[in-house]
Amino acid sequence: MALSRQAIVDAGLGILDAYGLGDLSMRRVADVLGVQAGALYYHVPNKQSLLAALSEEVLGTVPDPLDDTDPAAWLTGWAMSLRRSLLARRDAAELVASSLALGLVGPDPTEAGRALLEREGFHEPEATMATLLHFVLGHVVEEQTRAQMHALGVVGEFDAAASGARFEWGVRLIVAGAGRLLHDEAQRR
Amino acid sequence: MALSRQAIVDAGLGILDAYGLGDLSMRRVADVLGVQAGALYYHVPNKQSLLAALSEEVLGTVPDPLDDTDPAAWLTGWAMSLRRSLLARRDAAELVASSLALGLVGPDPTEAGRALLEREGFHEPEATMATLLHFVLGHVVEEQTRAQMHALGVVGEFDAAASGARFEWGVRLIVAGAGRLLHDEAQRR
DNA sequence: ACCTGAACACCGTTCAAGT
DNA sequence: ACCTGAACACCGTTCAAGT
Repeated sequence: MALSRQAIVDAGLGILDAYGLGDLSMRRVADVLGVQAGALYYHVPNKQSLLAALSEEVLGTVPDPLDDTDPAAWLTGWAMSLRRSLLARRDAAELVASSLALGLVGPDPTEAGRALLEREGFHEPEATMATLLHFVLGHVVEEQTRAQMHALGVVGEFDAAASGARFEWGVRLIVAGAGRLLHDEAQRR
Repeated sequence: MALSRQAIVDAGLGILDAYGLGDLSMRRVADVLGVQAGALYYHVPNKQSLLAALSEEVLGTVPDPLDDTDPAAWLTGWAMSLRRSLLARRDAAELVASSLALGLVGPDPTEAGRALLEREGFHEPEATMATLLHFVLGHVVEEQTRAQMHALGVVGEFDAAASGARFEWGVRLIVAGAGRLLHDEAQRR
């Protein structure tokens, strides 16, 4: 089988699931594909761009919420879907967070939400979505790190249900804040 | 001068400021101190714990807000102070974010805020502070990454003032949300 | 107790040379 | 065009041996 960008991405996803982000090296990807490490650079410019491609693969699985009428419900659903997609893949939150910070991910995951908030007359749709995104990523990074340490027996305490409850609280806080700032402004007119 | 834990931490801070987190290696720290890399392991168990110590150094510079009466003002002031301390040191947000996620930082930076919210009768003080902390860290990680890329001429656009405005919006959002959830509950009684 | 020297098992990336 | 082989310049960590 000939080497290709997609084959490299698939091998990367396999290593990510099986061994985690810390063990995802270019040499290991090459080994899986039965090829020398240098060969990868014919199809991918560097490791960062491979990681960005893996991030896009993860973000591609986030469905748009069905509810198109209530912005609060839409935002809540989006945050939950994003979390679910991140939790589905080992170390996905850390992977996506760093790729996004470097600005290497093509599609903007907050695009649909921003468009919705704009349509509905909310203020600062970009800053609002950025706030929600930072919270989701930060929360799930911590969640996946702690869960993994617990699995390795390093640290005892990890309550998945409590973690989920704290996630929902954070989303409620941000969504309520967006609604309140909208409401304050409406009163002023 | 004899090697010591503090000397190692200080050398680490120096490298961080001068070259960034990516160039902060145990070997480089050893070089600065005129010592072999292996010698460090007599004073520090591993690199992660050194990074945690550096994080504590950064977090130690965050002052508690003066305003003890208005919780909203306190939270806002705390978030601003934390951001300022992170921006003062190269790559500090990324450093602190990863150390905190690994649970290696001794003192909990959200402690004072949690105690305040508890005293004032807010709900879920822990989840509320975690939300604010995740936002601040996520925002400043992105801010420092983008500013550095801009300094290197990699990417053109970085507007520090706009970034600060978006930060303040995020803080307002979360603080307003905390107030709203408190208010809703008060009405129910 | 504290440090050196040297090793072990890795990295990302480049590049002449082959096909 | 695509890949190998080999190198370059690094990593974190361990550990016998010296003082």
